[in-house]
Amino acid sequence: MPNDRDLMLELRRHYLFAALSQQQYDALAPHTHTRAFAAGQMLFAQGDIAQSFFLVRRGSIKLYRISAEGQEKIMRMPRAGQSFAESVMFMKEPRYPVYAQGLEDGELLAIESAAYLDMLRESFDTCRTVMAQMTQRIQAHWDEIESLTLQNSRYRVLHYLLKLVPAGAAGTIALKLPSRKSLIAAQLAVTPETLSRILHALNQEGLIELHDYTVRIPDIDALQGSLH
Amino acid sequence: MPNDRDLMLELRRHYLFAALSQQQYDALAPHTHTRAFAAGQMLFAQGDIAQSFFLVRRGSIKLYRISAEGQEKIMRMPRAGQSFAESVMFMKEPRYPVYAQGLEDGELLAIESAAYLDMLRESFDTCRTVMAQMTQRIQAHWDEIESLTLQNSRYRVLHYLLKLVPAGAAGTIALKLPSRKSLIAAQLAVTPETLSRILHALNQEGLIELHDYTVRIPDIDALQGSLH
DNA sequence: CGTGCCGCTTGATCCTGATCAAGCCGGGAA
DNA sequence: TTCCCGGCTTGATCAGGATCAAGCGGCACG
Repeated sequence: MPNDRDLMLELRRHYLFAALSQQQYDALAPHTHTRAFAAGQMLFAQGDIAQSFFLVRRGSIKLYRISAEGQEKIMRMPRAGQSFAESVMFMKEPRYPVYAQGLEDGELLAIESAAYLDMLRESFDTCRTVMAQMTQRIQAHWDEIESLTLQNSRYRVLHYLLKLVPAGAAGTIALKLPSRKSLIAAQLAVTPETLSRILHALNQEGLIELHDYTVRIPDIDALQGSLH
Repeated sequence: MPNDRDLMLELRRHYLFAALSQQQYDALAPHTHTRAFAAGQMLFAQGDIAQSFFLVRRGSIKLYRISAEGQEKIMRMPRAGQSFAESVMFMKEPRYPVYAQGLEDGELLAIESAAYLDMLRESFDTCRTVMAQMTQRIQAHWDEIESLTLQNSRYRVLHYLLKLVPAGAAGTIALKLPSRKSLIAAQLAVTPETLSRILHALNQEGLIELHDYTVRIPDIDALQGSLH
């Protein structure tokens, strides 16, 4: 079990806490709780009243929505070190806009929104980083909406693969898919069958080499080029 | 031409300026410029460096993206009293994420981002309203992504119509479509043909009565109910 | 008063990706 | 070892909506 010092070092690495003074940190501490979760466990449902936001310490979570017919769209899959639901904090009637479910066993830190909000008041720097982060989120949403409406599924898969390659990489690279293929499909808003077929096609075309969960990209530029 | 006093009253009605002190307002004034625009006029392109954000005073604007094949998706259509591009302000390398083009002749106010940003530093209240607004935007994006991926085009049209009816209205209501049908189609990510067919179908089913740009809804609850 | 243009509608056809169905394979339990 | 079971693949079919094409009516302009 990590002690307070470990926890603090973890928090310091996160944008929501990096700019806090020791005082502010101490004031916040009593309003945070670690909580273990299991794979498959529901953490909260869409529409639940939100009193906390969360930081994933171990494991991973899926945030998703469900249509009337029961199909689910994964919005994000935050993993260790990432936070979620922090933007809900500022709503008048704060309700979670998604379902949250454990993906692998793990542990998260729940921070009471009210406490954090009080603290924001004292630190403009923190305000600024929070706003910058929200902006980034908004930007990512524009991009996602564009790619969902303006592009076909092949494009979305290609785009997803290219986002997986580390910045600055060139030429050949091998990478591992970060989750089950059916989850990736749900994120890209396609069926598992379609994802499978597209990956197969890319394989045939020599753009990727696929073995289980490892994808080798012989020529990143070629893959990039095949986007249009 | 409106004078400074009129302009100030206009600004006061907007969330980005409502919480400002007179001092802050005065400091900001030299960094704002009114600018007329014509229907069809390009205001900025996606990728342009952003030094300002905008408040529409008269007329309307369309914010959109274009796919490789040239089809466009309208993201928003801000009109008088609404602002746009304000969230770009917080990005490290601030570039507009959309194209902006005049829809009807009008006039807008450009506010230099740097000046506003400096001013935010002094007012936590303003920070808070800005953050609340961003949150709302994020929330709207989740909703849009859901409706684009989890629902079919008929649902999206129904949903659009229902958003047009004023809150609290019940029973029968008549309303006017706020823009050309082809623009509405571009916003809903369908073709004009499809929109036309869906409206026709709703007409046949007695859920709406359509004459040119006026839509009469005999029973709002019935329309609501036909969502699922 | 034609003429052409534009926005909208309507019909016919096509294509992408979903759905349905079957089989494969690897891992865990009896 | 055998038997499931769940995740993935592969094939066949289906359907929602895009595309292509034609026609209509209003309106601006010569």
